[in-house]
Amino acid sequence: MKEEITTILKRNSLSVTASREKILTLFLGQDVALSHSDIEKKAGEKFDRVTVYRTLQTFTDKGIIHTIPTVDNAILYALCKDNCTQGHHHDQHVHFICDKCAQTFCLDNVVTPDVKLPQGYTSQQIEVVVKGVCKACKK
Amino acid sequence: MKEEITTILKRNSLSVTASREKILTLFLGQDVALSHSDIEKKAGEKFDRVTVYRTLQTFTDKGIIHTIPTVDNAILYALCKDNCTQGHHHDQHVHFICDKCAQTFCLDNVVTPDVKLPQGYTSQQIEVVVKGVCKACKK
DNA sequence: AAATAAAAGCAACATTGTTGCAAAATTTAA
DNA sequence: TTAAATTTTGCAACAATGTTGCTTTTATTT
Ligand SMILES: [Mn+2]
Ligand SMILES: [Mn+2]
Ligand SMILES: [Zn+2]
Ligand SMILES: [Zn+2]
Repeated sequence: MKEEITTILKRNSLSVTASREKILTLFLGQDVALSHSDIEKKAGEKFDRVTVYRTLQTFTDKGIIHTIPTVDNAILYALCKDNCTQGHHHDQHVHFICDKCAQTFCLDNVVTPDVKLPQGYTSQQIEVVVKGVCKACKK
Repeated sequence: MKEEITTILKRNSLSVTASREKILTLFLGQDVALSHSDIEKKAGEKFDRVTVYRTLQTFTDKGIIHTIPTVDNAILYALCKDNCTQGHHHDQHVHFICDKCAQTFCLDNVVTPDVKLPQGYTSQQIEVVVKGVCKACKK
């Protein structure tokens, strides 16, 4: 895993630092989206809050992670699984928020549906967030 | 308009106060979504910030307005046009954010598309936010 | 008009996010 | 391998946003 992380960072011409390794480990270790405060907690007191902000910004810029909109004013971040690059994300997948466990998942295989807009509107990007009960919680 | 506002408030068993009238006026006066800070600015220095927070919360609870998720950590609020009620919103419409004018619109006539989820997931609510160029900006 | 109920304002505080700059760590070049 | 150059980090100070308890004011009911 350590190797994978180095590869990702190098590929994006980022220096390999402790905080970047740690934060990337968190994302690779599970498949749910994380908020800034999740990361701040899980990364422990090892890193400054500012560093976390800057790291998430850098990763987003580089296309290593992407953001997920929520109604409750908390940006979520998740790993990009497609080959997103600097300034060019193409995660056209649906996101799912579970009402029971409150976790957010990338449904990488569920492609964003098309939307028929009224005359005059041009679509550039479509975000779809579904709320409901996830697979694990349904049982 | 003043009359309409009173009707709305009474219907929701809310007392008619200056701040509620003012904030509701802002929503009725145009068809774009407003952020908390938009409202704070437009409502002027007349009201305390806390009052604005509480009013938006109350209106949302009652189903007078609804929230719109955005990727940049700024909740937007817009009038409910359906007959939403306490604890029961049903604004199943698409939202549109214009990249040029940065305004957000409710596309009340564009119904949220269905999404086919993987086995085991249950959908309860679907949020669709489209980014692009709006009618006015296209010209 | 008085009593009751509800909302507003204020203060104090918590959380979240931003910026400039010096110190530390990483990368590059010698 | 070491020194220089570059990048990143941590710190401090600050700004913006959001929350809570309590008192005063305003609106509604009797
Ligand atoms: Mn995703
Ligand atoms: Mn809407
Ligand atoms: Zn769940
Ligand atoms: Zn526009």
